[in-house]
Amino acid sequence: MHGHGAALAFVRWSALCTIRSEGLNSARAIMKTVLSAPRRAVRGRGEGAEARIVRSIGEAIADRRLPPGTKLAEESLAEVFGVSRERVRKVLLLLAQRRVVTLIPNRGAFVARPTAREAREVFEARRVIERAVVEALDRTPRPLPDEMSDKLRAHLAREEEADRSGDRMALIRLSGQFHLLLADFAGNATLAGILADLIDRSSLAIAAFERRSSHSCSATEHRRFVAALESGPPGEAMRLMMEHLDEVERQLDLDLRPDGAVDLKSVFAERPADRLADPT
Amino acid sequence: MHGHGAALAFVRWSALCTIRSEGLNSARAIMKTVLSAPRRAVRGRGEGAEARIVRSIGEAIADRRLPPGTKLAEESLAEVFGVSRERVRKVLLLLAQRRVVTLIPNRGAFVARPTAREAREVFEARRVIERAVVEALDRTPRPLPDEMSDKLRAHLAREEEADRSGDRMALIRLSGQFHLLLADFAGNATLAGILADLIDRSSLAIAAFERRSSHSCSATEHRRFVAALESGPPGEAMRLMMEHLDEVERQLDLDLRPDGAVDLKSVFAERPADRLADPT
DNA sequence: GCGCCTCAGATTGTGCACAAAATGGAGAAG
DNA sequence: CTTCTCCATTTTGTGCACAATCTGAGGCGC
Repeated sequence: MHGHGAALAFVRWSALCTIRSEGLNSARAIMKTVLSAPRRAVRGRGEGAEARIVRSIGEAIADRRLPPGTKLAEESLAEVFGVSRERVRKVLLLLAQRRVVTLIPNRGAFVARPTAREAREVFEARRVIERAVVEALDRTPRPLPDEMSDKLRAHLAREEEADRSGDRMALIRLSGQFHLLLADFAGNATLAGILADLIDRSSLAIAAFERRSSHSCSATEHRRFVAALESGPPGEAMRLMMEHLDEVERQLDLDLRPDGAVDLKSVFAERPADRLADPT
Repeated sequence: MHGHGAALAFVRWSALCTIRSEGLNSARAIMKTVLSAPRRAVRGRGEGAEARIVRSIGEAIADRRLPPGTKLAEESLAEVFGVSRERVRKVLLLLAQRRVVTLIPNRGAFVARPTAREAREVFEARRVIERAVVEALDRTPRPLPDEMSDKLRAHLAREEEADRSGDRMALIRLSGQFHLLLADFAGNATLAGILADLIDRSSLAIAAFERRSSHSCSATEHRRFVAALESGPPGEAMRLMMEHLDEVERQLDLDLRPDGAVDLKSVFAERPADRLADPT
């Protein structure tokens, strides 16, 4: 969640922190702004503080350090990040807007607990967008540009390193970053931004519905995909990507309710057999 | 913008205003909540005030009553809507997150002024998502369910009524609502929510880049699409939808800068000929 | 014992006041 | 006449205090 590389994460923040130098209409003001650039060295304050906190909380949620349903108390967060409570409040509002956090009036903020339906919808939406991404990538002439190829290889290397060293959190983060990297290559920042949100929500869905057992290796599937993209037959990369997304979704147990949200009524619903066995 | 029908607009708000009755764990509290339901009769206050203001401003932007670049002063808005400045502040933050409004630190909020690139990206993203929507619709067995068919016809009637009576603002709003209605039928609320945002941003792009002349009738194209969906050959509906989106985008002049953002340097850049003519 | 009510403590929500910064105009220098 | 500087005003940003609400425990009546 966030933290899919600083450059990529920035995409989402440009909406909030748009600073147009064209907006400052006097040379004096520009000078002032430029000169005061290195101000705000104090951690926990300044312009970028909110972005930092959003990223921080986002990563914690994606890494499962903050599982779905966790209460996010304003005072605690304010203390942890060394900022005022209002700032935390603003951050929580932003995270809620992105459906990573659920705000309940007068009760506070909680790490979102997606429903099974929502989880399915998020994966469906990802398939829709990533299909377009791969189509765009497939249209670029082979061999792929060096920059693209290099970045992909470098990324795969990092994924495999994380896999070997058993760093599960890093692997999760890198896995999301891989898909975002592809979207970035496709050249549509708007679509990439939308996908970034969906990837965050996928992480949440996985956290909520992951099966205790199985976990196939994303790194392997990613490597196969890159190989197909670079020199596979037409359509092969697309097939692999769609299979990959299906595979990730298939590893979820979407019939099980997320933790703690079991519906007591349905669990203890009287079945016909119960009625017959009733001693009255 | 918003106001694509109350039911549809609600989709986006559920993120912020999620109230789970399951969260209230005592019968007493539930009673209290239920009994105090009709409280807050005062306009401009209460739980839904922010949703109302967001919708209101959103509609104004989509209807072009607030053209791109318009300053949205906090105090003025607070006065207009009869709420405190902080509430307006929160609303502006939400609109900024959706890229309908641009926040410039220490300068305030402005109706967003999309770049040509962003406009192109938004339309591309719409094509990606709406392609998936139409694919889903195309998979439903013909004839279409009565409910769907009825709603589509009713909507077309309203569009044509607006067209006949020359109510341009209503036509714009209905046009966006049509696409949202289709997304709704496709059954993926997540995708529909994303599309809702993209439609809002399309309105903004149109406001910024619309050519003075031409304006083909969306109502006609929508009617043709519905006809193809109901009883056209396979793929015909998809073709019409893609053409429709292309047509809307083609009516924009994406080579022209949006109002007031002309780059003086490039306008008055000295060309080689100027240098030769220089009297020095 | 069970359920309900009440009340203290903790947490969230909101208005207000003040600080920080930009705007626009008047005035002086070139 | 233009351009730079300074200052008053307006507008935005932020912390703080208090109000509203929820939580959980204890006491009371049934």
